[in-house]
Amino acid sequence: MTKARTSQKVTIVDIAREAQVSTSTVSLVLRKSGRISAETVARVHEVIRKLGYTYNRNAANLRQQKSQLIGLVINDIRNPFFAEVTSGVQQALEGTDVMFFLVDTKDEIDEQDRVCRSLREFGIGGLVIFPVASTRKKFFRDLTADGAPVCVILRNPGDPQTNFVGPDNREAARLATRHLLSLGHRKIAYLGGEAEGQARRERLEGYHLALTEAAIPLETAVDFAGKPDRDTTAGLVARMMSREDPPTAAVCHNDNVAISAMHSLRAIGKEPGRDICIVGIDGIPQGAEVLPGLTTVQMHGAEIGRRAVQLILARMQNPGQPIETVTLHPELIIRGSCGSTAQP
Amino acid sequence: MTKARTSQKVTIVDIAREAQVSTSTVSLVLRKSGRISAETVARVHEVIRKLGYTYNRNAANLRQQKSQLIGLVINDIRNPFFAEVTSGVQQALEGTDVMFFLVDTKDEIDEQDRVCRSLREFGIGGLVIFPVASTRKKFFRDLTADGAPVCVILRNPGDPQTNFVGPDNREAARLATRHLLSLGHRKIAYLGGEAEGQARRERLEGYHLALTEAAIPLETAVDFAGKPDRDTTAGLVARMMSREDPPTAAVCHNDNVAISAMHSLRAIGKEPGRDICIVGIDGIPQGAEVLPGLTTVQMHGAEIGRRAVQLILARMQNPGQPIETVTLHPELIIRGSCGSTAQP
DNA sequence: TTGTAGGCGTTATCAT
DNA sequence: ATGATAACGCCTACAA
Repeated sequence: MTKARTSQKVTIVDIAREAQVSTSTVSLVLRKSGRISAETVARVHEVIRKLGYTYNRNAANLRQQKSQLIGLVINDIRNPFFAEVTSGVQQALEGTDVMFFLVDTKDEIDEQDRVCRSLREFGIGGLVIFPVASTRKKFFRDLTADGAPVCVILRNPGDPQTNFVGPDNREAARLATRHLLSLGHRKIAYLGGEAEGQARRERLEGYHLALTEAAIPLETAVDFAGKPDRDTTAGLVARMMSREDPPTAAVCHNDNVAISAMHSLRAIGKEPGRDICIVGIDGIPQGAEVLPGLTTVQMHGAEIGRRAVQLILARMQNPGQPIETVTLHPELIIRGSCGSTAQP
Repeated sequence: MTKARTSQKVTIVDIAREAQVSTSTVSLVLRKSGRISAETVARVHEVIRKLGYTYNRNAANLRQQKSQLIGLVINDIRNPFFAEVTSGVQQALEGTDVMFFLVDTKDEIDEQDRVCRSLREFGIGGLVIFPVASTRKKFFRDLTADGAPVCVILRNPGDPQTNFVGPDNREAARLATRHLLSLGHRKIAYLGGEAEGQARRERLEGYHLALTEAAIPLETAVDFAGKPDRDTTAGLVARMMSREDPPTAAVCHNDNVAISAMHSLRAIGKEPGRDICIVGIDGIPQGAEVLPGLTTVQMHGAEIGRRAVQLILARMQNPGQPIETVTLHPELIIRGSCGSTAQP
């Protein structure tokens, strides 16, 4: 041993020396090129094991000008719906050696700028993003600019240049409303959602559509907007129930709102599923845990994450793919909050 | 412009040329060394903006032999308690330029091996890990081997060589049990938790301790083990309530079990908070959303994530720090599931 | 205060 | 089927 190696990390150079081959050979073996003789491959692997070598992706990424990394930009991981999406991302990445960064925008546009810049510095090879509401189209173009595939989820920028995966919001609310109509309800409210939100606009549309289809005049429709937190929702519920002719059922903007609403209703002596019927939208697991179980529309959060990643991975291998818009169709899940016979 | 630059990425070399300085100057500016004249700094920044430069952390990491990356290894992000932990990690990382990888072990030791190896290839500078139950001590030593600080959370390996942040499980169950005792209960069960789990052992200990302190013979104590899913819990509840002298209250292994238990109790005609009292452990937000509200013991999930990261960051700057064990003290949160006057 | 030059570990190109 | 060698973009002595 002529060189005094001071307990450094072992690199392919070390492997090459010990295995009596060149670094290129080692590299070829590592990347399973297939054009190295079986016995050399075996010997190299032997040495790798003996020396405890760890592949250095930083070096590889630098050299190859690309990386096995993607970014997942969301709002808040504590929101169970995003936990579902994140879980779907995980699943789609399983078996690949691609890892992902999870970053949180807190729905602030400056944060979104910051984290996206940060992700670019790390040289991500792909990005899945739930954009802040006020995001401008230019932003998506800039993201796409450096070549890495981008997939927007849930909030459709409506830009033919960007990939998108999301649920059909209109259809979801329509399904929910129809379900209530089929149960005989005629005074149905729409509860919750940020006043200016795109999702709310789309869902409201579906709600109106269902009413119209049932020949119910839109004059009788009524909706209440508000942040999806518990206190705000309690206020909306109070307003809703103190109308002179209160609704007998409500489509809630999402499951969290629905759960809070059920809570608030009980607090004022109305039993959800009996005195008033509630339908949520999202399909988070917690909907199955409350009592009565929440009838809701499954938006397939995990599937959205999976599809987005599949789309990204496909483009990482073949950048030539055409732009896609994937719309996932929602599904009604009947539990007890509409007083149906379904249990619980 | 003598060199034809073929729409390549812009590097510090480009910046240096354009700003009429050397690359080291640019580097110094980027790293805010402070020893570059204000006007040079301004000029460099100007050019950076003009050329649209993006810092390449891969290159920097490779050169510096370290990275601004940490790994967060957990079980399942859909578990709201881990969502809390993850959120705490996010928060602690805010303002630094450190990013994190989120990986999922599914509580399988092979997966844990795989993901940790993968993280090493990416050259993470720190690791926060919720280890799979069957993890051996050697595993932690190996993790620490390549120099990056490691912080184990929630499951204490009891190894003086590894940093640990976690709650006091024994104290948590003791608090829960004491609360029920103070309400006059004498027949209290312990419900749920994987039979061989460490957390269960510790919590059971606290439960027993509280009973003993109240001079209640341990012969009357009774516990039911089982996976924390809804069906299993329903079975446990059924067994519990069909005893000849059923308990009047139960300490649940965690909040999910508690929520499922409340569900199951109602299904057999027992009203939680009236016919039987329930206390959970964890303090996930969902406990506040059920009805009656879940009395529980707050384990400070987010704080655990924050502390773990703080510990990691401190060591990334100063590797010499001594090993720490941080124990977070649990806190009783009284809601309605024990029928107390607290609302709801 | 700023410049020069070598190297971090890997891969790609071109030989052999 | 292998080997030699020059990058990839940045940082850090060391020099000036």
